[in-house]
Amino acid sequence: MLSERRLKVLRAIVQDYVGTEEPVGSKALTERHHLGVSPATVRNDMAALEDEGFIAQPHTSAGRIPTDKGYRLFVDKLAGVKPMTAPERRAIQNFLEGAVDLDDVVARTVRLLAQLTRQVAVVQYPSLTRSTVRHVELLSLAPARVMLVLITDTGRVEQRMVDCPAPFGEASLADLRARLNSRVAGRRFADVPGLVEDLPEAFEAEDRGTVSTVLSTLLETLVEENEERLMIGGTANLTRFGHDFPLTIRPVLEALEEQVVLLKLLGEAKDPGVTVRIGHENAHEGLNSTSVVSVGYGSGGEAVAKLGVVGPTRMDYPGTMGAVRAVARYVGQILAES
Amino acid sequence: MLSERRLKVLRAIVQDYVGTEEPVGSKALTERHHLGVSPATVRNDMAALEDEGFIAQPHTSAGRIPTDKGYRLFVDKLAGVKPMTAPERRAIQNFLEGAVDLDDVVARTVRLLAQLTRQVAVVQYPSLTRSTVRHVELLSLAPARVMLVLITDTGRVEQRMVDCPAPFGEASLADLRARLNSRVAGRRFADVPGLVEDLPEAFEAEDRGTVSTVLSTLLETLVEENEERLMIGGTANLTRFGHDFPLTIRPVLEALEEQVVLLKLLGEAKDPGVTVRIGHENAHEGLNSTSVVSVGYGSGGEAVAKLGVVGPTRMDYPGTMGAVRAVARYVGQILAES
DNA sequence: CCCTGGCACTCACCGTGTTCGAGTGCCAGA
DNA sequence: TCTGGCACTCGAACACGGTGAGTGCCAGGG
Repeated sequence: MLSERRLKVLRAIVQDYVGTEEPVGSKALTERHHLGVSPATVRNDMAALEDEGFIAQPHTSAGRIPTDKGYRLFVDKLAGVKPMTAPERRAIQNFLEGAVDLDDVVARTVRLLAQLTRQVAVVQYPSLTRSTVRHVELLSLAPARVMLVLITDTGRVEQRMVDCPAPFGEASLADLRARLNSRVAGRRFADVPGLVEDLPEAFEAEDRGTVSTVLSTLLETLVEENEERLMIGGTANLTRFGHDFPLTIRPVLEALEEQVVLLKLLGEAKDPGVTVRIGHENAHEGLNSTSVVSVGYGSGGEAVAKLGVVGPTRMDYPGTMGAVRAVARYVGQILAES
Repeated sequence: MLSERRLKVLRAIVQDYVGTEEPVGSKALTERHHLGVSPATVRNDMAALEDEGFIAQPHTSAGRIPTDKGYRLFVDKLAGVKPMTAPERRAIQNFLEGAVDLDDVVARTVRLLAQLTRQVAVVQYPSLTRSTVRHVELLSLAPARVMLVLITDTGRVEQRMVDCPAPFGEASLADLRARLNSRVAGRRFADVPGLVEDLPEAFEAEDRGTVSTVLSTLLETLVEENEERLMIGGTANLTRFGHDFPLTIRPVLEALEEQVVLLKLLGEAKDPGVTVRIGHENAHEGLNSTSVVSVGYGSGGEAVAKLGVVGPTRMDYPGTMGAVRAVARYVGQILAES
């Protein structure tokens, strides 16, 4: 196990490197942090830390920089989550409060996160599968064509066209609408399938086909995972990434355009608290030199979606984690109110 | 006026520079294009072109590169629009045909444009103000709370919460819904205000306040310009931009995040055909070294929105213009079908 | 046993100097 | 009006040496 002082040295290295973006040497360390020991001692500690794989030198006779493993230890053991200051909290609240609809909430959240952390922000729309149905609306657009509109408790609206196997009268449609809503309104998505399976039996034979079609479209909409949307922002912050640009930034931009990748990235975080994935811990290759800080948010006690930021492994973890956590909380509040 | 040959020289310079990304000299020109004259002659022509401001040298004793003015002349007089090949057309059609809803159409269009042109693609959602109302739905969520859902002929759905001044019964709501739809369904947004202004008079005094509130919310939704959304993609292509990265790319990324800027950018293109704005012709400062190629698209003969690409001024104009035009056509078809 | 100061070594970085060559402008002649 | 020739310019590429931050190792002291 590493001694107390060595951990201190590691912490100092991480902090300095995050600040200056340059490999940090033994002398500078002893000067900037009052460690109370000489550079030579620190050198020995650094050698030990390097043996353990927590730090590395970009080339011989240069300072050390933290490895992914070093950052991991740092966030796990050496650093807490830096809470937001009171003015920051107020700013967050003010910024989010003006939102008028769900799109706006998400858009504002993205902007806010990007500004606070000065990194790339990713916000997932409240997921369908965990929310509840507020209302289902059916509109007759043509004799054999129905538009299905699903409204969720998070304010999200999904619509689908349904081509019916047979013409469907207004009366039957109204009937179906009423029965459907009385059964599913306020219920959780997961419960809906069981609640509607016997619905076709209540209708005339000629309408049953259509009813089944509508229902299966509804269930499809509920389940459809690939409809999980998300919004990203703050990509301009990528320019603060590093020196060797095209090579570093390109794969990141590419990864950010793949919604699938991002959803998986956010989805992997199972923790109830803030989750941090550092460098190679990210499955996607293009994100090997980035860290992802994510957390779930939701209107009630339960998380309905995730949000987070993507930035260089060399990032201010405590600050970023604090910002992400705070934003998630306030977004949850806003969603609960609306 | 410039002689025939000088125009040829300009064209050759543009083509070479676009291809190689390097200043082009007189010798290389005569070799790669069979101009039939010697380098010295070309040099004289180049000097003349430079005097006129069509080309410039990055530094003395280097080759020439086209100026914005040079590109302008090139697209206006020297180059046509390169039509897509048959396989390309088929690919476009295939790619767009699988779309299931409006979001999907737009998302696919963005991807397609970005891939075809290898640049940043921007697609505006079909604009509300030019489309027609398909249906207005009113849902009672609480005694004094109504959700207004507006469905357009382009498949777009907008929803708004309305807090009523007084409780509003189901019967009145159904009445309002019926009257509203019989008046506005199928009508153009611009006509709606005139069609509904006397509606409150048909209701009991106690409901008039609520009806007015609902109507004004509807009108707000129709007019609301800032709700014009758009989707962008292909930002990874920015990495192919140039050498001096952070400085070039940063303002572009920032501009791309400002929806307002982009909407204005697309909106400026009034031409019925493909519009090209080159370098400093773009109002926004961050886009001074980019060109925007845009065009309107729509389901009928009329354009309901714009789409386009943003790339370096050094781009393949004929090819890009061809791709943009072709994609716009096919998207129009898809919208008309759905 | 751990810390310290000293010392030799390594190597990226920086400024300088030099060469190389693509490209130019100009001019006289066809 | 075009062409070949010629001197000139100036950035890119390379080599070179000095500088300094940083290292590893070692012997001595608390």
